[in-house]
Amino acid sequence: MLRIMARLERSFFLQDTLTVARALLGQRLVRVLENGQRLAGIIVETEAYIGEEDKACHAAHGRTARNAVMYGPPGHAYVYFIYGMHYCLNVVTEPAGFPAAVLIRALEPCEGIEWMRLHRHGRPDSELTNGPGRLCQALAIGRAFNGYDLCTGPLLFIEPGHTNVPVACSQRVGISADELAKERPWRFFVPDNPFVSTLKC
DNA sequence: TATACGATCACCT
DNA sequence: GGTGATCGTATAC
Repeated sequence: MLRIMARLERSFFLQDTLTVARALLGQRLVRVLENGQRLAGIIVETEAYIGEEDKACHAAHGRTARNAVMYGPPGHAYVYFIYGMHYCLNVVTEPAGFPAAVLIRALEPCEGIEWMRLHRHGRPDSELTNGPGRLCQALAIGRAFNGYDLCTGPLLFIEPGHTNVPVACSQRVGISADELAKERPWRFFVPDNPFVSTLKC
């Protein structure tokens, strides 16, 4: 008998972005390959990007074709291409019209690890998914998933996982332009988890 | 049309 | 710890 797995629904992503960024820690990100193979990992690191006032947010200069998904309804994937070679996966939050999203920065691999090794070309297991570009490569997430609905789509979604995981926060990684944006403690991670992208706090 | 740069990674010393 | 790769996007001309 076919078992329908539970997944996080739209009301979860509709919440305040900082709440979602914290609550995503411990949840299970699932990618189903076109051949039916499940790849999954526990989310251990996130960052919040909130509105046009946040100078580090892609919406800081208003709506464009690139960031339009962030202005749409919650629960959709915002996938962008960066540095000429990497993709990054975000989850859109808050009501449609307000641009905000949570960047998924690191996972602890738990299903389909052999496929992740293939996608990551034999990198050590400790480096399969500890970074936003790396996890997209490990899970074969590219621009085709920009705008994908995580609440209804069969290929990418988030299942309820652990609750009450320990949470630490710090400044966001890779922010250079704006001092105020740089200072905001909007990065969340599971302390002491070996799959967090960087030890920097 | 031209140019500068980025929510990164891998590889070097 | 330092740096080159590599290209879509935004912005300026």
